[in-house]
Amino acid sequence: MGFKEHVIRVVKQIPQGKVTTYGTVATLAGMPRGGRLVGGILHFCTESNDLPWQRIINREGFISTKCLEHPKQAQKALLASEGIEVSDDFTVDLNKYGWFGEKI
DNA sequence: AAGGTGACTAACA
DNA sequence: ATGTTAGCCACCT
Repeated sequence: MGFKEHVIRVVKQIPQGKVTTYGTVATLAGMPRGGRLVGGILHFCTESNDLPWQRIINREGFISTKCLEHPKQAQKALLASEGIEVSDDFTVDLNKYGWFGEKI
């Protein structure tokens, strides 16, 4: 089992209507500086494992997706469908919607 | 098979 | 205070 499984497990624990950061997921998965891996893993395994990739954003609350296959607008729509307000700049208020895994 | 890249973060200068 | 460097592991070429 690699880091991937840990990340998947953590991501699946994110409550609906909340968002978290790559750093948080990496930390909960046991790698404080594995943020990059989180992004990479989500990029490859998001649909294979049915992960809510839209709930993961960078530490600034900004949607970092630069892949055309995972467009920001799609992520924004998904977040909006969960009741999360996303700014026109694709930014989410972490102080309001941020989740830091206190319930794990 | 080996090397490079990646949706990031934190620590150091 | 800001700018730069280092680090993480899995997937792709």
